[in-house]
Parts: sequence; C-alpha cells; structure tokens
Amino acid sequence: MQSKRTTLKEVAAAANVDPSTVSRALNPKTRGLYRAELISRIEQIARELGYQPNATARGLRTNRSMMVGVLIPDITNPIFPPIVRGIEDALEAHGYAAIIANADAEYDRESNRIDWLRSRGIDGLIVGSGHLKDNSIVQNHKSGLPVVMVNRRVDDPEIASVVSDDQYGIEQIVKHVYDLNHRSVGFISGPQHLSTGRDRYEAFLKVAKKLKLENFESLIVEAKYYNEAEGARCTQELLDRSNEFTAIISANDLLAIGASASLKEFGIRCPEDVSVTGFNDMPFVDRLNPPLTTVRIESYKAGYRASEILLKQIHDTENKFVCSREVLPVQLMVRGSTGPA
Amino acid sequence: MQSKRTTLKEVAAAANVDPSTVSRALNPKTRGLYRAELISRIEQIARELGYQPNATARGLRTNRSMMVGVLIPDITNPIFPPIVRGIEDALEAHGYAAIIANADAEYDRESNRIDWLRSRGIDGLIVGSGHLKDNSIVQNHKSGLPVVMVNRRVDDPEIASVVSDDQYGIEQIVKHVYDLNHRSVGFISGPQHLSTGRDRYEAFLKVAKKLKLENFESLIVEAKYYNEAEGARCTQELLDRSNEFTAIISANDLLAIGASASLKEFGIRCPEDVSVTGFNDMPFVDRLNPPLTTVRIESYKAGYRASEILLKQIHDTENKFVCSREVLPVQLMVRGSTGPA
DNA sequence: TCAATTAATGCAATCGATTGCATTTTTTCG
DNA sequence: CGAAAAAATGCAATCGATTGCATTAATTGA
Repeated sequence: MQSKRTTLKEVAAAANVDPSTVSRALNPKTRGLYRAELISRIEQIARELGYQPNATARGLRTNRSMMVGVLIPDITNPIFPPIVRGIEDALEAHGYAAIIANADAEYDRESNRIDWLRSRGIDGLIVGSGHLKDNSIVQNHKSGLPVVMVNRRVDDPEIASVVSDDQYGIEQIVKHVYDLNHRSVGFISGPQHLSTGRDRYEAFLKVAKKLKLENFESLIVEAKYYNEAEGARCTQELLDRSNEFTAIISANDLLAIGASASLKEFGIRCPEDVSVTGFNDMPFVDRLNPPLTTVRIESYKAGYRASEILLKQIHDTENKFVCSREVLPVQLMVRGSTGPA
Repeated sequence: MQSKRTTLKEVAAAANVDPSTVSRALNPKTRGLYRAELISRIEQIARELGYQPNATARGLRTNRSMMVGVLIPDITNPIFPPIVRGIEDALEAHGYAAIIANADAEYDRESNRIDWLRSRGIDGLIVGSGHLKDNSIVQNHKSGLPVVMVNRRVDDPEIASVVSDDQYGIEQIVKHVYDLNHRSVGFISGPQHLSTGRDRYEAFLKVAKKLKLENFESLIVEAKYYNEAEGARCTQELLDRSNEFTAIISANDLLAIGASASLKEFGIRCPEDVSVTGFNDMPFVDRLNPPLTTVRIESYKAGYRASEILLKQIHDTENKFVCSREVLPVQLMVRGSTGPA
C-alpha cells in the first residue's frame, strides 16, 4: 500500500540519461559538470515526478546517515526542551535530524542508549547527560565518533562541550544573598559526580570563604539527584543541623522548588524567614509562589552551539579539528524568593 | 578515523560460512533453519567481533527504517515533553526510534516537515500538531503512510487518534465553577480550527446553556494561539466587554496563565475577584501563584498509546487494521485559582 | 539399496544512490 | 585539417544486509 516513491532510475529513464547523470545533476557539488540546459531539464522532470532521494540508500553508500544522536537524562525535565529545540534547529539548518534518547540518570542505561544510537548509524552524538568520569562517552569518542557535551562536561579535556558559567553564576547569587545581609546560608549542592554539581559546589566554597559566611562548611548538603524530592530531603537535613540560616542556595531550580515546598510544610515562610535561590531559570519559575530568584542560563543557545560544533567535527575529515570548550554567559534573575535577612 | 564496524561478511568469513547463513542464524525468525550448534557458534563469533548490524543497509533492503516521525508544534511547550516521552518509551520497547520535528503552528511548515520526515524513510508518523482540515496529514495517510494523531484530531474519521475527554473535562470544570456560585463566566476558547479548540468550545456552549449561565454567548473570546500572550489579550477583550463576570474558563493552561497575569496587571485579584481555570494540568501549574485549577490529562499515556497504535498499523500488512480513535479519561484538579463568587 | 524427502547451506540478485574510471563528443589551436 | 585537450555523459562497482532459489548433504522409507 505504501505508495511507490520515485527513484533515481525512474527519473533517469524519463529524462533519457544515465542515473549517475541525474545524481550528479541534482547534486550542487557536481552540478558544474553538465550543461545548464540539461540540468534544468532534469530538475524539471525530477520535480514533476516528485522525486525525493532515498535517504537510506544514500546513507548506505556515503556512510552518512545525516542523523545525530542526542542523549539526555529526560526530556520531561524542563531544562531540556529548550536545549533540544536549539539542537534541532541548528541541525535542521544543515539537513540533519536528531534522534533523542532518554538515559534517566542511570549510567548503565546511558551506555546502552549510546550503543543503540550507534547501531542506527548516527554521524555524531550530543550528550546532555553523563558524569565526570563517564567512560562510555570517552570510549565512543576515542573510537572515532564525534561527540559534544552540552550543559555538563566530562573530565576528559579532549571532549568538546558547551556549558554555562557556573562559577560566575554562583558567585553572583551568593553575593546577591550576601547583599541582602544573609550571613548564615545553607547550600544544597548537586551530585558531585556531575560537572555542574562539582563546579557550583567549588564556586560556592570559594565565595563563601571570601565573604566569610558563618560556619558555611557545616551547612552544605549534597543532593543525590537534581529533583524536588532531594531538594526537600536536603532542606530537612539542613533544618536538623541548624536553625540559624536565613537563606538556602540550591544548585538548581528543581532543588530550590523542593526546598521551598519543604520550608512551607514546616511553616517557614519564604522569603520572610528564609530566602531560597535556584539555578537555570527554568520556564515558569518566574510564576511560582514566590517567584524564584535564580540564574538564567542560555539553554537554547547552548543546544544550538553544541550542534554547530558537532557538525564542524563531523565535517572535519582531516582531523584538524581543535576541541572547543565553550562557556556561555549567565545572568542573575532577582525575584521574590529572596528578601532581606 | 571512524573505527571500522564489523560487517556481516566479516563474521561470515570468521565463521567460515556464507553471509546469508549468518544473517539467518542471527534472525530469530529464520534461526530455525539451522542446527543449534551452528547458531551458537555464529552468535559467539558475532559477539567476539562486536558485530552490530548496519541499520542503514538493513533498512535499504527491507524498506523499513525502524524510525517513526513525530510532528509536534514545539517541544518547548510544556504539554509535549510528557507526550513525547510516552511515545519514545513505547517505541523503544519495540526497537523503534523517534525523529522529532517542530512545526511551530505554521501550516506550510508543517507539511514541509512531513516531507522532510518522509524523505528520511520513516515507517510511520505521529502527529501532535495539525488542524481539523489538515490536508497534508490526510494525503500522507491516503498515500500509505501509517499515521496516528495524538492530543488533537483531524476531521477525517479514517485517521487514528488518541485524545483526551475534552467534553467531560469542560463539563466538570464549568460545574465546579458553577458550584462556587459563579453565574457570569467568561470563556477563552482555543483556536476553532483545532480539535481541542472546537471540542472544548462546543462543550462549554452545551454546559453553559444547560446551567443557564448569564449572557454567556457574549463572554466568549477566541484565542488565535494557545499561548500566554493570547490569554492576556483575550482577558483584556473580556474586560472591555463586561465587568460582571467572576470567572474565566480557559481552553488550556497557557491561556489561563496569560489570563491570570493580565488580571493581576489590572489589579484584579485571583481568585478573590475573578476565578481562573485552565486545561491540561501542565507540569508545575500546581506551584503557580495561585495554584491553577485545571483538568488533568494523561499526556504520557496518550503518547504511549499513540505509539502502540501506530506500531500495530505499521505491522498490519494485510490492511485488516481497524482505525482506532481512543479517548482517555480526564480528571478535575481543584486548586487555588478558583474560589467562591 | 536407492529414489524421494527433508534439512542445511550457499549463490547471486536486490534495495537506491554515489562515484572512480572509461568513453564519447565537442572544442581548441598549431 | 587533424591531433590533443577539454567537456559531457555513461558504465559498472559499491555500500551491507536480506531473501528467493538452487544446490548439497542427510535422512527416510519402501
């Protein structure tokens, strides 16, 4: 039932030329070989027959699928849709398609998903999941697969990445809280095996030390995952440890939302009693109650750039490619969840 | 540099048999042709060489890409990630992959994107965009492409779909508002060329009539798009028309959020002065200020079912397939954005 | 025991496009 | 004018797996 698509051969027959001629006449790079008249005639006929090259056949011959794998923890996590959209838009502009795989923050599943993507013949891979010592990413890259990381990094400096300026973001947010006269502030850090977790943690340590925040080392709790449940759990842990702190800095928005909800449960008001901050500026956090003070990252752009870098890597046959590691600027977004101490 | 993947031929050579033998020995459906001993030997060797069948080559020969196209307005719209995740999970379970295309509510772009997907050789298409009289969807279906719609429908009853019970949802929400003693209520309808827009609109008319809401025909405004800006615009329009109404029913959450924001701008309190309701129960609307009263739909499940139906359609070579149109249940979620009149 | 089955396996065409090389046609110019 | 160079086009192999048919080997049964 699947309607017969027109093939190269059919166009060739209709135009009374060899298939190879049609192929070259339609290919911008080889078009120059033929007389303009021939070319327009072939184009005309191809159009009439509704010819669309068969991507599979082409892929087999050229060893290019024009597809890129995108590995993320979960498209359902609000920070990823903008990144994915950026990736897709950039790919589309170059005729590439994305296949998305959700790894669910499970590391063996992640490597399964990479194999699965590779078996589909992807030309490259963009990774938004992955931990600092992620062997399967490094291995795949070493074995010749173009790879770019987005949002997170791995330790291996050979692997290209596009991330946000975590350090500066945390610096800004801690200063903001400090300026509001908070001196005892808790920190809910992200998982330390993730680059965002580690980088934001280290940034916090550095600024906290510099600003001489009170007793901050004992007010740091590490979340096991970036989600609301962990945000709530860590908040309770903080409350168990101290009733002095007047602000909670969270390593990302989901943790902050969890923290905020947990505070409310304990009857602690935000921001009157405790200020809360996030990181990422996920969609709609400006509409929460209270609106979340956070750090805006350029998600769409990060995805877009990651694609561009990946494409450059894919097209770089000579291996003259220099691994690029980009850091995008961030911006402090002051909103209602922070107030004076 | 791309590390040479092992091919069927290489496995065959190593096992000292014909490539066709390896192919059949590895294929569960033809495995029965051979002695168990041979099969395990071949499997062994294939494993040692790390053989992964080349999906492109297979696709060319079998005319099956094991890929499905997914057309949605925009992955960045919060109602789609759960749907997409459901689609992907169901596909994954059957070895299929999804290629996502964002149509951006532009109808010529939509049909472009379908062509693009088809040229990549997709085996079927799941559509979350599309309007009631969507010719390109119907045409593609007629020409033999398996198609399932999700969340929205087209008028053509030949096309399978999985949607939510819009009628019941609106009924519930209007009754809820009525029970709170609202008698003059505005309705921000969705675009009438979309099935959700039309169905929810008609449902509203029906219930409003039945409950004898005051003057309701003149309190209906049609949004051109499902977004916040339109929600705000329609709210202003309503305010221009009347200062009697005490509730606004919106055809979806984004409109409701826009409405709510607009009310706030005019210094009208929600829910004290005007109650607001949405539809879809997007992630995080329960955390808004005020938390949004809305109708929960089963997004993930809708995506999952759509995939299952599509796969059935793809595997149904005999065309004995009966077009299924499923309607998933919805649930009223009463929250802070509605209060007594 | 030997023809007739049945079970195992191999041969070769095929899917649709690309591309190195060969061939034909046209042009150039000594 | 004719040979060499240049331009235009065709031939055929190829990518890697699948599959209809042919062939060989093993088994059955009379």
